[in-house]
Amino acid sequence: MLKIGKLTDYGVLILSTLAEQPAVLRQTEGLAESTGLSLPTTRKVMKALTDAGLVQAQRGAKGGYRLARAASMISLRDVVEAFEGPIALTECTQDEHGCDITEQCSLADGWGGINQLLMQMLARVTLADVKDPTIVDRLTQGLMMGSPRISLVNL
Amino acid sequence: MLKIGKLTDYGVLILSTLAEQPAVLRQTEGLAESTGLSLPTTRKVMKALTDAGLVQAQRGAKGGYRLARAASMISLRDVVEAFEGPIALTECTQDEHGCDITEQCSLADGWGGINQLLMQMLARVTLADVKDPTIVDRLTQGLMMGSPRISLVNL
DNA sequence: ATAAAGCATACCAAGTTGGTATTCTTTAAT
DNA sequence: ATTAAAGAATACCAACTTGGTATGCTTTAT
Ligand code: SF4
Ligand code: SF4
Repeated sequence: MLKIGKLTDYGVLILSTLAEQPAVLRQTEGLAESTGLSLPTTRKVMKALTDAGLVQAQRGAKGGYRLARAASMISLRDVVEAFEGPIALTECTQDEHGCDITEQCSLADGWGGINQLLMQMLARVTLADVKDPTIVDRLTQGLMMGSPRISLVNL
Repeated sequence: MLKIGKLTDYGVLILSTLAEQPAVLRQTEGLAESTGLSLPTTRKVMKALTDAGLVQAQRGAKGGYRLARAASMISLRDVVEAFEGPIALTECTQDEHGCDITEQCSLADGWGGINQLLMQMLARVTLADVKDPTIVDRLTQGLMMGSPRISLVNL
């Protein structure tokens, strides 16, 4: 179904909740309540976000989580990669691994291109935009701006 | 890892093989050889392609498969949907289903937008392009052309 | 010292995926 | 009509992934 994992989805939701008050520490329990997620699941999500360096954890009493950097500096690509690893639509996209039939296949470049575009799309949407109803338009605009060649290389 | 299924990948490969000689009937065995896939797997792929109406099957002796329409009229989106169903990055993207916490979540529109862009990308790459090394550029160009509003609605 | 928090680990049930095998049906060629 | 070459249909299975839960440990403000 070409879908992202639920945990990834939850991650974005929680992050966007944190983005509402970037300064304050939010506890797991409160986040679970705000989002409607169960507590254990929320824990799991928070751990992944912490490991990926997207949130800062403050341990001990009066602890909690807060965004590790500005909402506009956290993209959907960051979140997706935090939960699902590198974005690679096909096996061959990732570090020259290649699949069993790479020799007979001439599509690696094609998929690679799609993959880069997809990453570019995700990289352009940040926590600051994700609720904005005009992102679709802005994204389309965004993709037409900037030199594709260069940004593709730098992804 | 946000990847497409292997069967989907194989489907594209086989279709692109068929696209080389659109007129001739190719048998399963020959296709398996050309692509390096095992025979049973090839069968499975062919069945899915047939069900989706992307190839025409001719049964009986001297039978085989051929593209059901011009290569330029078969997009990656068609293939992906044939194997994995509707493209829906999140649960809520699909026919108002919504997930358990849809009420607390304000991201449905955002994901919906990304999803539409993704579909648009896949829809623009056809079997005729997929081996073309310049597709990335052409795709970027393509996305900037045409009125996004209208094409998004019609997807 | 204590309680409030996060951290780490381990586990499990369910679903999905890739892959294989077997048997049936259609049809061109003879 | 017979035969053989094809595809169609079905069923099955092992491995992996995913979402979700439970339990116990560590840190730290008070
Ligand atoms: S080499 Fe071809 S078949 Fe293998 S993963 Fe890449 S695109 Fe798919
Ligand atoms: S409603 Fe929110 S949490 Fe639920 S599937 Fe959609 S985006 Fe994800």
